[in-house]
Amino acid sequence: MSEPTESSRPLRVVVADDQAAVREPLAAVLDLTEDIDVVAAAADGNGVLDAVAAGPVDVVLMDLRMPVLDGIETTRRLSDEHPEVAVVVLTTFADDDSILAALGAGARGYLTKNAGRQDIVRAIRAAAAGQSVLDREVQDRLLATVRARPTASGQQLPADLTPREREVLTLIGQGLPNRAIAEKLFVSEATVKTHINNLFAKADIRDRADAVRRAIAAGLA
Amino acid sequence: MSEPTESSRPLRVVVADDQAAVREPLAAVLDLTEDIDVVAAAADGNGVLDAVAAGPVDVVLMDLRMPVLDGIETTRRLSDEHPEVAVVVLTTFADDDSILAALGAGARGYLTKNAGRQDIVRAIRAAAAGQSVLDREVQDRLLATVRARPTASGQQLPADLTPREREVLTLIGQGLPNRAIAEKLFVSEATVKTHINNLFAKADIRDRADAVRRAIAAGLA
DNA sequence: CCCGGGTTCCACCCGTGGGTCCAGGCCTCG
DNA sequence: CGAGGCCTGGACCCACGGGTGGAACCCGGG
Repeated sequence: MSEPTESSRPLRVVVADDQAAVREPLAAVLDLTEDIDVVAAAADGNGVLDAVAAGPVDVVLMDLRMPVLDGIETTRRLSDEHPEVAVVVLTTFADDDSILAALGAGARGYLTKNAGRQDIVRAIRAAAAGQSVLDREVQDRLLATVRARPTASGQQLPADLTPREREVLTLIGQGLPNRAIAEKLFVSEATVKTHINNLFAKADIRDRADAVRRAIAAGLA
Repeated sequence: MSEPTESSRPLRVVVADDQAAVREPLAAVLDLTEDIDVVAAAADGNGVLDAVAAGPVDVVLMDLRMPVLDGIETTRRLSDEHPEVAVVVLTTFADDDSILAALGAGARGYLTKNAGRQDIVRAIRAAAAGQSVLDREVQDRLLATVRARPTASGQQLPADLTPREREVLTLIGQGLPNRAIAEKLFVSEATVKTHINNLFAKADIRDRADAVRRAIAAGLA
C-alpha cells in the first residue's frame, strides 16, 4: 500500500498459460502497456518457477489448468519461496473449489477469462501494490461460502412433525436406506415408509435427496 | 468487465466521510485525477443517497462510521435501489465483522485508511468496471474466516473427479433428479447416469442420499 | 366411552435409481 | 499413429424408493 507506484519502473510480469493461442497474444498485448514489461511466458508451472528464479519478477499472471505443475501448486510454492512475487489467477473456471484453493494458496487476484485487457492490467497493478482484485462473480462466490454457515441454524421445518418422523428424517439425513433405518428403530421397513410418506407430505419434501438437504439445513444431521 | 473503460468519460464519484478533515482533502485530491470527477461529498448516508438520486454516480467511496445513516446500511440500500452504483469502503477498521457486513451489504471494495492515493484510485476504477479490490490484510481476514469452517469439514473429495463429474455432483447436491440434470446439462439421461456411476466409484459414494451429503460437505451445493 | 392421533404393519404398483456392458467421437500425449 | 482419458450414448436388469389403500394397536381427552 505504498504511495510511489504508478510512475516508477515498469512492472515485471510473467504470463503462464498452457494454451499458446491464449498465452502469446496475451503476453504481446500486455507488453504494449506503458508500465508493464512481460519478461517471460510459461506453458506450465515449472516454466514459471524457472522465470522467477532467473530474474526479479513482480507479478505472475497464472492459469490454473496447466500440465505437469498446475497453477494452484505453483502459487503455493511461489508464496512459500518468493512471497515478494504476487500471483494473479486468470482462468475460465470460477467454481468454489478453484477460488478457495487459489486464494488459499496465496493468490492476490482472481480473474475469469471474460475480463478485458484493462481489467487484467488493473489487477496486475493492484497486485504489485499489495492489493487484491477479484472479478465480481468471484467475490460473490467467496462471500456466499462465508455466509453459508450462520443460516444453518434455522429451523425451517414445520412444527407438526411427530417425534418419530423427526427421528426418521434425521436418519435419512445421515444417508441411511430404509432397511437400515428400520433396524435402527427396531421396526419394519413398512413402518419407516409410512413415516416417510407422512413427513414428506407435511414438510413438502419431494424425494430422499431433498430430505437429506432439509435435514442438514435444519441441523438434524 | 467491459473493454472500453480507462479512456472514456470521467468516473463520477461521491466521497462520504463524517470527518470534514478527511473528506475535503480526499475529495480534492481525487478530483485532481484525470479520469475522476468528484460530484459530491457527503457527511452521512443520507447525503450519499441524495447525491445518487440527484445525478448519475459511478462509484461511492464510503466511510463506515457515519452518523444518522451508517456506511453498511447505506451500502445495502444502494445495492438494492441502485445496483449500478459501486461502493468502495474506505475505513480505519478492518475487523471481521465490518468486512463481512460491508461486503455482504454489496460493497465492491474494501480499503483501510493507510491506502495511498494510487490505491484508492485503482480501487475506484476497478469497482466501476465491476471488479472488486481488497486490501491485502482484508483479503487475508476474509480468507481466514472462510477457511475456518469449510476446509476443516469439506474438501474430502478425491481430486481425480473430472469437471463434468463435479458438475453432476453439484446438481445432485441440489436435489435434482437425473432427468432434470440431463436437461440442465443438455445431455441424455444415460450420460448423466454414466457420470454418476463413475463419480460414485471414484468418491466412494454409496447412493444418491450419500452424494447429497458429500456435495454439501464439500461446499459444492 | 369413543374419537383421534401416533405408531405399527401389510400388500400392491411402478417409476427412478444404481449397476453393468458396450461403443463411438474427441482430444492430448507419448 | 496409437494409447488412453473424457464425454457422450444405448441397452438391459433389478432393487429400492415413493405412493396408495388399507388395518390393527395403544393412548389421552372431550
